[in-house]
Amino acid sequence: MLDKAYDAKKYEDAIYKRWEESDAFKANVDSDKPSFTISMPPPNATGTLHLGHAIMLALEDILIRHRRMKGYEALWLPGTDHAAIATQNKVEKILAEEGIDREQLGRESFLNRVREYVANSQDIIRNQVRKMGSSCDWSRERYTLDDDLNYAVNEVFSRMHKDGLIYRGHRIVNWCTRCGSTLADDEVEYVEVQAPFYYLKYGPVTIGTARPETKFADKVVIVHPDDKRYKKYIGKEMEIDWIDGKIKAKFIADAEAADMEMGSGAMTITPAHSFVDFDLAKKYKLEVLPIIDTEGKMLPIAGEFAGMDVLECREKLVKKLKKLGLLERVDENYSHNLSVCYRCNTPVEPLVSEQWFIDVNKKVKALGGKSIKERSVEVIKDGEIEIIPSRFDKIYFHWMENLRDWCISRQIWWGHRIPVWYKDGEIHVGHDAPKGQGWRQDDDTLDTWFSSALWTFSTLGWPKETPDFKKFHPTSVMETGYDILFFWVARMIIMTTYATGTIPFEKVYLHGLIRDKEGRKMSKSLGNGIDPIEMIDKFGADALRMSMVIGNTPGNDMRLYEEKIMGYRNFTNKLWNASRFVIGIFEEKGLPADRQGITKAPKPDLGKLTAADEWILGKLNTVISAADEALTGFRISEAGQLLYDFLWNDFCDWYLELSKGDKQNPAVLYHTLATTLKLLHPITPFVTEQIWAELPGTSGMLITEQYPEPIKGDFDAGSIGLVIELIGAIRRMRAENKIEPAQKIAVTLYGRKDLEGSKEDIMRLARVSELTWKDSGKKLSGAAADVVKDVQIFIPLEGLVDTEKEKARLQKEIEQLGKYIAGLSAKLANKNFVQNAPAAVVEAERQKLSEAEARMKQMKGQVGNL
RNA sequence: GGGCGCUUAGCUCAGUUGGUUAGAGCGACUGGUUUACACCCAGUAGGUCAUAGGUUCGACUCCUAUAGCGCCCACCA
Repeated sequence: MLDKAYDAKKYEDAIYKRWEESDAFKANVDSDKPSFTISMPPPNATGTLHLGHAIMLALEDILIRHRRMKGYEALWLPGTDHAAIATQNKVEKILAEEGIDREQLGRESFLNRVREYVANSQDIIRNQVRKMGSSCDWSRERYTLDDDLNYAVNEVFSRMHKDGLIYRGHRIVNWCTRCGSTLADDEVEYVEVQAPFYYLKYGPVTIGTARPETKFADKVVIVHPDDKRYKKYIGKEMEIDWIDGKIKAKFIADAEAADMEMGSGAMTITPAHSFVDFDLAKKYKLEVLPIIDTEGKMLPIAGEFAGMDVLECREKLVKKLKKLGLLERVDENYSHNLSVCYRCNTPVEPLVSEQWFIDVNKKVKALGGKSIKERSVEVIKDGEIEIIPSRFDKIYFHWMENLRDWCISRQIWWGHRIPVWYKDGEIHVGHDAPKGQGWRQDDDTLDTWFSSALWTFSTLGWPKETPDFKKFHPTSVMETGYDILFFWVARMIIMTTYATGTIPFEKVYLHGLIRDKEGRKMSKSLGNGIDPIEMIDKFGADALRMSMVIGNTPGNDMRLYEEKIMGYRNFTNKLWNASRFVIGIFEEKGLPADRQGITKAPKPDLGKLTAADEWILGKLNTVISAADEALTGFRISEAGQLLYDFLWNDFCDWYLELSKGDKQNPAVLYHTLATTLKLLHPITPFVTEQIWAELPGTSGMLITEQYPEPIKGDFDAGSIGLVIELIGAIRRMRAENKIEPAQKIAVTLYGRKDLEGSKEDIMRLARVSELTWKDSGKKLSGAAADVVKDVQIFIPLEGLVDTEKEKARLQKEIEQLGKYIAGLSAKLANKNFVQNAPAAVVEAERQKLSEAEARMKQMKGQVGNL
């Protein structure tokens, strides 16, 4: 006998172990089934699992389990990401607590510390991924720093270099002075800050700046060619007073760069520390003089300020400018966007440096004569890859079309070493150092997204034409958060189309972010984060999965809180108890004979069907198709909702209640329960698997069962449908007339005497002591009265029923019904409607009208009867 | 500055290509140990689907404005 309440904690770990040890998660590369592949977005090999991972695991596991049961060779490939900067920062922080920095430790010792940290973290994550019930293929687990993945990285780098897509250049880059490294454009975040804004006198013009300390070497003034104020200066060079005495400044007119409306309409440019100015300097072949170094300190060009931090210099320089009479005024609370590092929030310093870049505009043969950008846009435009929801197409196009060359070299230690060696001005690019003495490998590492961009294929053995690669690539779905659409999804498309000539995945499913009850982002500092592992401990993994998946639609954020998870814990318990009840019946009455036939045959022998049997089988057939279609169409929430409703409202509230009489049909109970378990298995794998094990007569594990298909046959849902409505009406009448639940009542029904077989059911479920059922009869006075379809209901309770109140209630309903009928009649009287609407719609409206009119007639009759 | 999303019952959210008398869970209220479940059962109340126009026979659903909230991108000399 099952326990009275389902205790997830008692079963989940053991079930997972059984699944894993049975190799149920393992994909067979030699199978001739069609493949269905998901590459798990690799969690960072730092820290622990959070809700972002949890929702990703829940959604992917549901898809994988569904397709696996549907007969696909399903591969869900797990792994972890070395997360270059994030991991290095984390370990640096730990070291800082010990009072050490990485330079003290040296590169190799530092890397060993990181490896140690990562190994520990990976263990934690692996366990937590298991806790969620993830049915991923652990035999194929990968890590971005595995040797073969590193090989793939070097291979792609070499090929791109050979194709001229990767080049080394002296260009302006985003520089984080704390990380001591470059950042990609999208790794820069912006925070709004209030800061003083300075207006400086620069010869005959006024220039505005928030960063006076970058202005030491400004020697060019840009104005608009049509600007009357400055026309006379254009093309001229003049001597002006500046920070360290007189300098020569040149005036250039540029219609695109200068805006007459903005500020004074004139600006100086700082080529070495501004992206816009760098491009201008290139355009006009101007000198690029660095002012600030890679530690955020002033260079000798700053004279007396050399060696100072940027902020210190700013403060002191402003004083000097004031003294020199060059400071016109200061806006103390100017609000502007400060660019900061997305990993450590340190202000980003744009500066010029020699780095490796990927050229996004160069057309190459490997992409059919197209550029990276063009091909990456094309695969979405042509529908080779579908993004769900599709509104992200536009966002993707905008990003891709405006993409600038991607800076891929990082000056941190943790990551893939750039596969380039130097010797006396010679350069070698490849997998290994060339033979001979004196070659030195590039000190830098690659942007972490470079290797994760290869994830769908590097994990399958590429560049070797492995059986895995051939069978499982391109992958089927990339399911991930929309917040990494650019970082990762876009870059996978870029790199995969180039390296493999194929797309990385057919669909991109973007889930939203999980927020707290107030809609705030969950964060450590707010302390509002929900720990998935704690929730699993409390409510079970199934409940957590459901709570994240139902009511959640792609691309939209959702709020999560304990009460919600508790609600789905209640659902798992409901399922458990329904099963407990059914199993109890089998224990009492014996199992149906042909259980294999019952759970597998397209047309099982279910014995003689009662009206209730027909009803539930019809509902079951409908929910099978609907849930399957919903999951196939990635409408996961809808599938969950459908099954929730079916189990609770149809199966438990009605079918099981109707089965409490003498009319139990063990075959139908067995079939319906077994089928429901299968349908729910992708969503709530643990509880269904446990019940499957407890259900007598099953063999093997539920995870390996096939997804159900509707059974053959037409089932009459109408008869019990009407009985259900009658029971509902009687219950309502009882409640409205405040009849004590314990008090049994007598009921008289007129009409549909053919349903008399359900008399016992009505009596039991509506608490009726005496039921008189006739085809017709005379009116009853002193009774409560109602009507359902063509059945009149009377509860003759002299004294207990307030006849006037009853009349008023019926009158109110008649009034509403009248309005409804009027609306329908008007609609059908409208020629345009009848002409233009589809015939089926018109017919449906006619049907509604005639039903409403029939009911109206009955209602009126009932009023008269009172 | 450009773009996107959201606005549906007190709260959290569904609502597939326009055709339901607009749904769910939680909460509220009334009442219940009816041989699986109080992590339960029965019943009730509660919404002019943000606002204003428009298209259509018909709009929660499509279009245009407006407002509030949120997000993304760009950028400010």
